Amino acid sequence: MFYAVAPEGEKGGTLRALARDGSPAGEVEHVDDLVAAVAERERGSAPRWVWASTARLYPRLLRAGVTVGRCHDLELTEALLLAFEGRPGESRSVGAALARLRGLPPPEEEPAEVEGEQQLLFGGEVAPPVEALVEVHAAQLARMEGRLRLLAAAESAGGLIAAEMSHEGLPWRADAHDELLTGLLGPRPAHGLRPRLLQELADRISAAFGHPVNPDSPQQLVKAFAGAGFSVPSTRAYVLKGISHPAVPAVLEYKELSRLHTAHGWNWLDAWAKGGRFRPEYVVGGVVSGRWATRGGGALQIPKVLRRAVVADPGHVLVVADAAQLEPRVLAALAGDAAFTEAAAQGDLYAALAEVFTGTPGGPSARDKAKIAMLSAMYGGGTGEAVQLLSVLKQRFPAAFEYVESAARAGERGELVRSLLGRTCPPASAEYRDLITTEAGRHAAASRGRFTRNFVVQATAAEWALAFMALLRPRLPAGAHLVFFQHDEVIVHTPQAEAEAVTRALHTAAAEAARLLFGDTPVAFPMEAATVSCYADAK
DNA sequence: TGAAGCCTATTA
DNA sequence: AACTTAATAGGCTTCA
Repeated sequence: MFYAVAPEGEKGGTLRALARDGSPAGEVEHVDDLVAAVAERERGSAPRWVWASTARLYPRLLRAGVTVGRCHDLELTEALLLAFEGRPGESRSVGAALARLRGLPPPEEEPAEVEGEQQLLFGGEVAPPVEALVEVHAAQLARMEGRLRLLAAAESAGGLIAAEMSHEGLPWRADAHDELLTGLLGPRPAHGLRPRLLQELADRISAAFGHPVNPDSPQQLVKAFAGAGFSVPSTRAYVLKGISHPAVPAVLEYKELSRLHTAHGWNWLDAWAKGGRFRPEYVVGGVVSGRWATRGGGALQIPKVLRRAVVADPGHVLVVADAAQLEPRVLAALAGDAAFTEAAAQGDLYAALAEVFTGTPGGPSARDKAKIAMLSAMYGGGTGEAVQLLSVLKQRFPAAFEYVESAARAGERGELVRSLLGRTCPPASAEYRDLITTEAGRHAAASRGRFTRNFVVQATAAEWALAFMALLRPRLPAGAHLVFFQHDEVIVHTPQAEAEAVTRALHTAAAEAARLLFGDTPVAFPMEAATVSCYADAK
């Protein structure tokens, strides 16, 4: 059922079979080649592997060509449990968890990753022994009831998927990227210089002001506009669009191109798109809501214009799929609001909601208003027109409205809120309760209310996405791989002949994820899937 | 000179 | 009309 596995030394390690309740079901086995031992048992009984950290152990297995089906990631699970218990600041490491079990003081800070991955992976001193894994694992099982167990399983599956996606990489054509940059910015400049077209824009900006202005400095820009009689509170694009000074068009264009150059220019290309693949490092559960973060490469902020560089290998295609209007659908399923659930059973949720709103001629349509109202309800907005739209929402969909309202009020009172499966928001700070009696405190309370209001929806949506990917993974045909994930969107790189099978798997997994989380809810979770050679050609 | 924080842009 | 949720990241500015 379970196999605990701890690396030891350069290549070796220890294993121990565990029963369903986590108790030892065999002796400790020492092996000289841990990767080979894992591969052999995976081919045999395909156990659920219990290890300290997928992120540290699994890449080594993947490099050796070994994949596993299921695991229990002790660190990811410990983080979930600590958050659930209202103490997210404590260390998630196996050593710290063991110390807490035994009532001992926390161990010394773990050594930094000085020797790189290798040291952390199989360095016997760093990795906790298998006995520690077994003890912490059994205790974690005892701390979790049904929903948390499902969450831990989903999070652990996420860890496997994240490592596999980094290993596989997103197909990235450096030549297409370079061509795009050269077309927009001019040829690649020498180190430290502006590309030609950026420099020309900078010169035009200085000329328009009649004196040198560095467009990279908001301070200088604000001063320059003030000197020309335009007092602006900031240099944000939407602010500048509202004033009529001859420098504005060049400033806006400069901002756009400069962003591309500094964030995703040639330096990025050199650093991140080696060997025709972009390999971001995904951080599972890196966001408190359970969304993933990435380290380096800004993988979740890739500008849409660069999708042109994401091209399938010869004989392959990309199946690009996103869950349409995921968050409002999640709210519908969570709240069980009868009228709202009925709308969420439709393919276009906002269009279905539009029936209760009235469009403004020349202004937002009824569908636009439905969307604004929904987003305001989930984000805690409510300025201007949204106030009226929210009251319509409250009147027609009282249960859905009450669901997010009560999460907001709980947050304002300083309480914890949880997702469907039990992912838990961080507690309010120690000073929070005293603070909320003051004027600044009311601001803090409103802010925390907006956070918890959004948390319950965003965190449950992240759970749906995690379940979706975990269910999709074993259904993918041979040769097809998940290569990108961005909150509610996935890309599968697959041999062309398997594209239809991949698309079927996507739809099946979406339906299964909905059933796993919400039972037989009538809410639909449609996937919009496109089969393309280039990411830019999807929708 | 380096750290910390501000400003701004990008994504869902 | 204007900025409400969650993030990452680079350049600039301020400060020790």
